[in-house]
Amino acid sequence: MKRTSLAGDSCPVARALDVFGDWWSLLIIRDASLGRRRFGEFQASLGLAKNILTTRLRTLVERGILKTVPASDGSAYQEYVLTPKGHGIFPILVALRQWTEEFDDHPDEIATIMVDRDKGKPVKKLALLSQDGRVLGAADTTLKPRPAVKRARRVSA
Amino acid sequence: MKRTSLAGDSCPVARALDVFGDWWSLLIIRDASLGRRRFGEFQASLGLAKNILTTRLRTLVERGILKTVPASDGSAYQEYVLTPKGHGIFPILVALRQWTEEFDDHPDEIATIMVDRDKGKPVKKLALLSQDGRVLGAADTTLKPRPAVKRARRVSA
DNA sequence: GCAACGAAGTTTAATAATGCAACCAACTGG
DNA sequence: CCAGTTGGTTGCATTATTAAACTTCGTTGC
Repeated sequence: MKRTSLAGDSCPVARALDVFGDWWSLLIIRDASLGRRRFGEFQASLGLAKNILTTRLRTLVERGILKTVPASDGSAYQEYVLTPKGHGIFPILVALRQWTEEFDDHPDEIATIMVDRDKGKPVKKLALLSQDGRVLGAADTTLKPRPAVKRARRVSA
Repeated sequence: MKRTSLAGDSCPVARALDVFGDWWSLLIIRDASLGRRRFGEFQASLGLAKNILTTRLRTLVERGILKTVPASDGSAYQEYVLTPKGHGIFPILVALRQWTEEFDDHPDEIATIMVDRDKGKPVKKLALLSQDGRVLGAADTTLKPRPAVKRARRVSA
């Protein structure tokens, strides 16, 4: 099948999908952000074949989304927890959730809502803001070529 | 192989992935949101096999993400444009983009930045806010069971 | 300390999804 | 009406996914 890799693509959306855009990775990340840590927990929750889970966990670790930590309950097994890079995926999960909440044809089948821990009230919708605070829709944005990186003034001496 | 469908899942993240979570759909949606409309444009931009593009466009239309419109340049061909449901995916694309901008190991390979059309300045990061305006991180949120829907008071007479 | 059990993987074989390339039909331009 | 383009289909090879059996430990129970 030779799934064409997007790793070298210059589009940041494609680059993100190349890292965790396959069928299971985002669900594993979702589970991890819900606090699941053990191989068996993921397997029971997702119902995917164990070999697939093995390879997914491995590549997510390789790519710095997850890391393995020695134990936690004292047993000699390992657990999988999100790295900062992995925690950074949280807004993507929120965006996916909110899209479903707004557009799903059967919203009654959605089991949970996201609330803020303090007040217990539903969170607001993600908003894209300009630097002066206006709310932006897709039509209010454009893409510009990325400006050249500031080069370090002098590498040595 | 029977790729396990997530359509009946109660998790809104899984439900979204079931709609456009495959390898190409989000990239097609990205292209559509950049203004590409023609079969040939998508094919040239994405470099995917034409049969795959055919099936993807068809399912995206079936699912209400895209719709076909008769022409635009007068020719008798059809074009594919986003529905409101499709435009609603925009925040997800932004979230993916911003994740790459923040965490990619080779940010120098990113070609474009998103700016607001008016001022030409980079947009701010998507923020998740509570109803009283606090910025929430993943740890500041919880999931609650969805409250029962308000039932229509009386269906007939 | 030894047997049974379970958790975490690996291996294997069958099957479904994907990719590639060639083919086809309709439309366009002259 | 003929050549080229657009949009799409069909077949075949390749790869991913799955389920189930098997391995390899660690963890009890005794």
